[in-house]
This record gives sequence, structure tokens and C-alpha cells, in this order.
Amino acid sequence: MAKFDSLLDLHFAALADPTRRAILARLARGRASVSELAAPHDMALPSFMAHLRKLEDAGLVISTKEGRVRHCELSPEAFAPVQDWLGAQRAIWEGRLNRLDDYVTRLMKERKT
Amino acid sequence: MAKFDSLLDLHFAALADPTRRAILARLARGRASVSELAAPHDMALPSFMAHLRKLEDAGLVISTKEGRVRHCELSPEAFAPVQDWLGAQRAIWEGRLNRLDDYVTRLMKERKT
DNA sequence: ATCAAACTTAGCCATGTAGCTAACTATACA
DNA sequence: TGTATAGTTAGCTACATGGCTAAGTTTGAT
Repeated sequence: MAKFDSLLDLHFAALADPTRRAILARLARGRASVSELAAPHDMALPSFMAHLRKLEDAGLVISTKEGRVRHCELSPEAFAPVQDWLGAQRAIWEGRLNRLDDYVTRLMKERKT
Repeated sequence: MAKFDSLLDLHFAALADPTRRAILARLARGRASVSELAAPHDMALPSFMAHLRKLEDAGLVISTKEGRVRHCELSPEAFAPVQDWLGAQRAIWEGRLNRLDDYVTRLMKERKT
């Protein structure tokens, strides 16, 4: 990883783990406490908390403590940067395919004349 | 990382590095040899090759060797799984917001009666 | 036949990641 | 006031990652 992790680095790295993706999928259905989130995962709490913290560090999840329980929820615009990047890549890629397509089309026309 | 890396794990992990994202962005503009790809990156060739291999392992890049030069290109449907996953998450999230919206709307109506 | 180019392999090192247990803190409840 | 609940902190291990150099291999050009 780079010395200065960009937001994209953090996002993609956070998403590169099934436990963390499962947490996000669960949170997409609504907020939950740490132990509610942890329940389905066969893992010691501290290990699980480390995953949660990565998601928070990446800004994908927000948590607040009420009494002794910590409630977590999805950060509203969580996936925007990641989706933007992927969208941009696809745009370049498709733009290239279009230009290629244009080129081939032009070639065919020229061949006819 | 999990014991059995799913395709998504590999994809997201591959994308979680600026060097590798730069390679993909370059390849979106067309195929290139290893040394063409490596040129902009201030890094020893073997280190760079390691990045390239990760992209290939993830199935994001395809390479073929012609003579002594290896040509790389973007795998056509490269980002589909990643975009699908993100899309699904957003669908759940938005579905939830819609249901919340419905709920609030219903609540308002009931309050009026 | 030689030499340079373009990788490729091997091996080393520093740091990061994912998991664990044990012990601690802070709140709620009886 | 004591005890259980819900996290949290500390400290450990094993393995993955990202970087390097040095040396090897294959192929193209002379």
C-alpha cells in the first residue's frame, strides 16, 4: 500500500474482505449494535471490532455510543467515490470502444468507395 | 483476508492500490507492453511485475507474450462483479430508504385521519 | 556468435493484516 | 452495592504485501 492512503485505497481495501462486505450488507438493512453485527460471525469480539474500525476509518460506517452499546450505521454516500472511479474507468473503456467502432465503420465505408 | 479468496476479494484488493489503479486506467486507453506500462512508475521492474500479476490473478488484466515482450490488455468484463456488488448494496440501501419513505408517508396520512 | 533488450526468478527485509487470549472499563440492573 | 453486559485495550503470533537487488532466461538485432 502507498505511504499516504487515499480515500479510494481505504475504500477498496475495506471492501476486500467478506466479513466487512457482510457487515455493510447487514447495515444496508438498517442500523445495529456491535454485538448484533458480530453475532453471525464466528470470531472473537476484538477481531470483529478491528473489521468495524476499518470500515469506520474508510468512512463507510458511522457509529455512536449510547450508554454501553455502540450503534452502527451505513454512511449515506458511502460508495460514491468507489462507484465514481469505476464509472470513470468504464467511460474511458467504452469511449475507446466507441472510437474503435467509429474507426472500423469509417474503414468499411472507405473500402466501399 | 479470508482463507479462500473469492473473486470479489481479489478484485477489491487489486483495486486498493494506486499503482494498480493507474495501470488499469492506462490499459483502458489500449493495450501496452510491460515496459510501456512500467515507465511512469518509479519502481524496480520486479516490484512492478508483482502488481501486474495481481491484476492478472484477479482476472482484471490479460497478457500474452509475443517474442520477448508481454502485451497486456484490460479484461473486457473486468469490473462487472465489483459494479454488480456495489449496485446490489445500493439497491438494498435505496429499497430501505423507500420503505422508510413509505412508512413516513403512511404515518403522516394516519395522523391526518 | 555476441550482445542488448525485455522480462523472470530467487531471495531478502520491513511493515501491515487478521486472528487470538487475557485483562480492563463503563453502564445497567437487581 | 454487587454483578452481569457490552465494549475496549494490550499484547501476542502467523502470514501477506510491497519494496529491493542480483542473477538468470529468452529473443531480436548485428
